[in-house]
Amino acid sequence: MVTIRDVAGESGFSVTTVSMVLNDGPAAQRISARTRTHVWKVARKLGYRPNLFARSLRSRRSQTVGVVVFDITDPYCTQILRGIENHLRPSGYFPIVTDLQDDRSQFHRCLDMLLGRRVEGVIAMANPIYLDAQLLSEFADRNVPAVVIGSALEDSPLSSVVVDNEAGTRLAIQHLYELGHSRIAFIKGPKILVDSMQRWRGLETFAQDVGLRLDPKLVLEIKGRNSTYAEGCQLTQELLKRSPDFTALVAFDDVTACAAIRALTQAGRQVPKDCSVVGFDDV
Amino acid sequence: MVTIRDVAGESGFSVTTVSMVLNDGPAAQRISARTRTHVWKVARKLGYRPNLFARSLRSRRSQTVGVVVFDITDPYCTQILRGIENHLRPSGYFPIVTDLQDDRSQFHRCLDMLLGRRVEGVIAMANPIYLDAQLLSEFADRNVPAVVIGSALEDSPLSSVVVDNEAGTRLAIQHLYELGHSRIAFIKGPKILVDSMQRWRGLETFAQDVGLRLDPKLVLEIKGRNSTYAEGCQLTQELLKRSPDFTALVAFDDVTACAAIRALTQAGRQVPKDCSVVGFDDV
DNA sequence: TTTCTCCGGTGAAACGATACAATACAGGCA
DNA sequence: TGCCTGTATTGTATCGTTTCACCGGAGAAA
Repeated sequence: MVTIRDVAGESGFSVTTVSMVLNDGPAAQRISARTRTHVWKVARKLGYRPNLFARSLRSRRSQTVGVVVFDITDPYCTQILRGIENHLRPSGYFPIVTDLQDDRSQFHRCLDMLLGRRVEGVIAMANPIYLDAQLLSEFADRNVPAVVIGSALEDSPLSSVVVDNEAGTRLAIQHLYELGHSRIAFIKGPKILVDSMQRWRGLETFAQDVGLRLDPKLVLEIKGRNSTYAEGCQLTQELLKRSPDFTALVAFDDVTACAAIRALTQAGRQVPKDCSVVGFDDV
Repeated sequence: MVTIRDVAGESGFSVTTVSMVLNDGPAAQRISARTRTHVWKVARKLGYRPNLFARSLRSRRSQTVGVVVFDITDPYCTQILRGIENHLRPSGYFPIVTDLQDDRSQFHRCLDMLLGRRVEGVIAMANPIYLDAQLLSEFADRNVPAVVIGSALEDSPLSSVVVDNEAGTRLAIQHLYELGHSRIAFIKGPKILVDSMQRWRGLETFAQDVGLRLDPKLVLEIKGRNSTYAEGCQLTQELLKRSPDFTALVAFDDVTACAAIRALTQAGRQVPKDCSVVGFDDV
């Protein structure tokens, strides 16, 4: 491997000069243009690549950000991953990705990885089931900023980026209301998810605000820990059985909404002609 | 950050001893058990994490493998990625992932990244449209083994892992043949893909071997560069128009197969009752 | 002439680990 | 006592960079 020393020797300038030139930072301005082009030419000729280990070791900047995803095979994660990478690139940073593989017990290992690689920041993408605020605080202790995407951690000073669930469902029901729907069915999310509660609150408060009555017969709830296509179908069928006169349905999320559309179609209803359906998640 | 020096100072042993103990390799066996447990205790107490930059710089081993994916948001890539990570872990290696973002011009940048990070090997996941054998050979020049997943590069000594297209389609048509089908329709892949040709050859040679006649009227080809759902539908409709008596259909890939199922269903045929459909890709 | 101030560039000390050769020491043996 | 051997441990050079203080010389100001 060709080192900066080789470039220095071959070009006739000192290691320091070569370093300044090749880093192309403000310091490079102190070097004459002639020297700069010459050094670049030699570096290119020799095929020089800076050794990032040496660089990071000395400069104490790793130029990397750690990203923890809960499941790399989940398109939700990879979409965000791409966004992260694209935002990082212009400033020369690079994401180091670790995958929880949908297994909470891996969290420690993942963070260890990132700690050893001296990441300058951490983005954790996970629902609270996977996160461990105490482990994350290890980063804070070392002055490494950490941020959570997806859900706010309770009892933690960590910043997080979350969906405004309440505003989202408010928009949904408002839209249906303005279209003239009054018999609206609902499939609430699993009780254990904070999102379920928040999304439901948006619906409820809007209904109150405009004086819309929510018929309890038209409200069902997902029993499992997660929304599933199967349960979405089943709950929709149950709604049709209970009170088939609804003209719109608000589902907890898009998986459930897709399932609902299927169940409605199978029951002979056309969507959206006979029944409007709204989901949540932008899938 | 606490360094190995701190652990050495606190424990009363030398840096070398601490290093040997903490690496827990064969060299650690030369250290007495008492010393070992003591060093470990101190390291744990101080919260010591080895600096991977320093380690890699000195040992000239990065313990990483570079992975180039053509599109991180593609489930195909992430599934393989997970497999790679799981195979790497037991030996202490870690994948450094770079994303081509479906854009060939990024290839150079991605490889640069990996070169600078001194990966000990490279796995490139991409179709030949994205790969540049010459760029990849830069790794070979530096004694970094490189492997391609997905398609063999022509004129390149690089090893690759590929699907046995011919055997695959052979299996498909054989299955249909043994079920008694004789009027079988085909949708061939785009001409520009090597896979298309190979998959077609598997079908053709099997037909020849058993004396099955392939009616040219029942063979259509995808015109675009890639298979698309839309074109799959359209070609299936065309087949139905040309000669509606076929009882089975072999599609180039699963996207096309899904589209075919849709088109057949819309045309009033039941799958697989009225018409069997085979795809390719295990989607 | 002397002193200052830039300009363009240099030398050597880190950074935190590993590798390698070297050493201290206890015990065995003559 | 002196020598040898093997075990447990250590000192120091080194990996390839960046950082920081410094330096020679040319021109300007005193």
